[in-house]
Amino acid sequence: MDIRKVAAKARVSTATVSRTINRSDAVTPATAAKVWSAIRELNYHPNTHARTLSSGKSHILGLIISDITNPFFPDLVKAFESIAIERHYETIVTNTEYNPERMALCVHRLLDRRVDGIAIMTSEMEPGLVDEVQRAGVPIVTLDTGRPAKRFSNIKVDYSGGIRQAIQHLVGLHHDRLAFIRGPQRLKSAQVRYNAYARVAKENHLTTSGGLIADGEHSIEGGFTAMLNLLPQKPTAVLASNDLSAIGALQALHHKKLNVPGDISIVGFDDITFSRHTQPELTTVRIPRTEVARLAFEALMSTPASENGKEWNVSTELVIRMSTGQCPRTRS
Amino acid sequence: MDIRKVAAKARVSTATVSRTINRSDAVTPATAAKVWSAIRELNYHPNTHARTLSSGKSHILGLIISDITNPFFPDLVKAFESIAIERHYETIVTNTEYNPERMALCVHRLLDRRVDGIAIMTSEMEPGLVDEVQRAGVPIVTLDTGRPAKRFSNIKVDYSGGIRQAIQHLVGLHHDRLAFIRGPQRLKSAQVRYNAYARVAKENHLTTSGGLIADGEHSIEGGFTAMLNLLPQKPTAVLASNDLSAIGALQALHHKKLNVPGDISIVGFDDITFSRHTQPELTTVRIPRTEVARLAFEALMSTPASENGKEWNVSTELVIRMSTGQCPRTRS
DNA sequence: TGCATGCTTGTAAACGGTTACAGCCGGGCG
DNA sequence: CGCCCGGCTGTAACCGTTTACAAGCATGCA
Repeated sequence: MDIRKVAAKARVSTATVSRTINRSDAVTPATAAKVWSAIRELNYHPNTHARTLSSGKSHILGLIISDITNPFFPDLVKAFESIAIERHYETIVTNTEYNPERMALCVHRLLDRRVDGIAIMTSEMEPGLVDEVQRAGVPIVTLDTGRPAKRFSNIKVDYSGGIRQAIQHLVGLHHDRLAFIRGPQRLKSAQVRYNAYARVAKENHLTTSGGLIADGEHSIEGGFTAMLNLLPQKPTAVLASNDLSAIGALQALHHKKLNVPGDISIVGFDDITFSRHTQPELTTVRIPRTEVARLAFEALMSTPASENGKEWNVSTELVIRMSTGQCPRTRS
Repeated sequence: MDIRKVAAKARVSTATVSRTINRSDAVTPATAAKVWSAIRELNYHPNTHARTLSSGKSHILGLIISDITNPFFPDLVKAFESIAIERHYETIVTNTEYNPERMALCVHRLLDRRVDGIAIMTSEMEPGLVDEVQRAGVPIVTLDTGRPAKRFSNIKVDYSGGIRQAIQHLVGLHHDRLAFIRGPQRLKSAQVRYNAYARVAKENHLTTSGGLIADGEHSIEGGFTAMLNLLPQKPTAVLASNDLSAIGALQALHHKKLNVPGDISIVGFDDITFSRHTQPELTTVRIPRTEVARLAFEALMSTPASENGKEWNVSTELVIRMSTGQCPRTRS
């Protein structure tokens, strides 16, 4: 079942069938009608590979994330896919596993498939890679990585703003010993969050020294032990670099029979789905992942041929739930 | 950069280049070496679409799930993808959102992309669809749906066995009022689990009547209210159709200041990652998702051309953690 | 009436591979 | 020495579209 059969049945040329399918306005409504009915009768579906071959557009987008198993990503992936489908694009999702080599592999696989654009939603990046994609003429959009350039856009999440919102919230509750559970410092986004904490804490005249900083590896287990390490320093509130480590911290406190927020307040970052279901529900800084996905798609679409990409900003939002409250000391 | 350039550079014909790339043993090692070095020097990457067009194999697999946001799926998807990559297949993941119409859409999209196989890991299915895939000559593998047929395999999870393991565990702890939180009965897998509960409970001479069954919608919220509804019937233990609703039940009990497993025992189903992190850690029946993914891939690979598919069985495993304990009545 | 003009449609050459078939060449055997 | 055979390589058709270019046709205007 190919375009020739349709052409024969509709008594037109293959060119006309092609034009009809592609909704070229050069086709007379009457002719188009004939063609469509032939298409329907034969249940014809154009071969996308042939299309790609001759048109040069694959209508496939690549989406690179670090790990679909990380609760940060499913929402993002889902949003991206559904926007893509709506606009008749297929998407191939690949996981880097936080590994730069695998990242390179992902990019090459996508390039091999002649994708029309690549969204890289994770930061581990080998230097030459972006160049390679650019040379291939494929638009690219990243999350928090680098400055816009030829066919290269970047989405910039306002982590600092988020951290500031969180700290101000806590300061408003009279907390004065703010600890921070860091993420892996090889990740750009974790670095930025940590730096923002250090800066904003200083702005508010809060100490950040004396063991108020622990490494949580962005995981539940990591958050758990980080919290345990923090405890001797008597923080009145703890900021975590992501929700997973905040959840670990919550568990550590529960384990130690400490009350949240009675004894200590906890703030997460990301607002993964599950943070609405922790005990107590987690106060956290939301990254609007649906928005990020939308912008990523938009960036790819609006960066044709040889145009320069731009920077797209997205801001965070503090979601106040039950894990934060008045500083116990000032309450008495 | 196409195969002709490579052929020219290596001073051979395009046929020889093609054969070399495809590792045909008709090529002399000396010739192959020349070709490979030309390929490397030119940084040549074959155009997969052209390949697909002329060979008929796209080396793309379709993976249909209901919702990547459901914690059951990320592991499965990840496992499937990494096996696929290893064998040089790309995979396109699509979400049905539990909606048969969208399922049809997913299948058609995949068929349009000329995938080499479709794994359907969710059960909502319109009758004609499988036929359509079969007519297209594409192998298909499903999870718990239908009997093997032409190019059609099925993976059968032993839900009954899982439920039996759970019930026997609870009976061993002297529980005698076992409640069940059902999933949506339009989902095959939820039906099967419920039926297994009813059957095995009967086998063990346990009542299932008198409000011991509630609907949990397979969600945390649903589990929460289901548990609340169950409470007046004084169950000593509750089986949930999936972990999400078990987690909801846990929260409801916490909310009511009841102790798990002191006052009541809870068992989940699936063993999603998070069930290791609940308060208390959830006893649950594990579905080995990595294994399912592996079998799905294998099934697709081993069902060429016009062969009949087969049935692949996978068994569950009871993971005993902290949410189950002696029945309180018998303990006193 | 004749011709330029503007639409619509058709012809055929790409797009970049795979593969059936044919051709070439050297070695072994009668 | 001639022939057959088998192994390696090349030629060219084909996979199913898109699209530049050409052609046909009606219309309007001089």
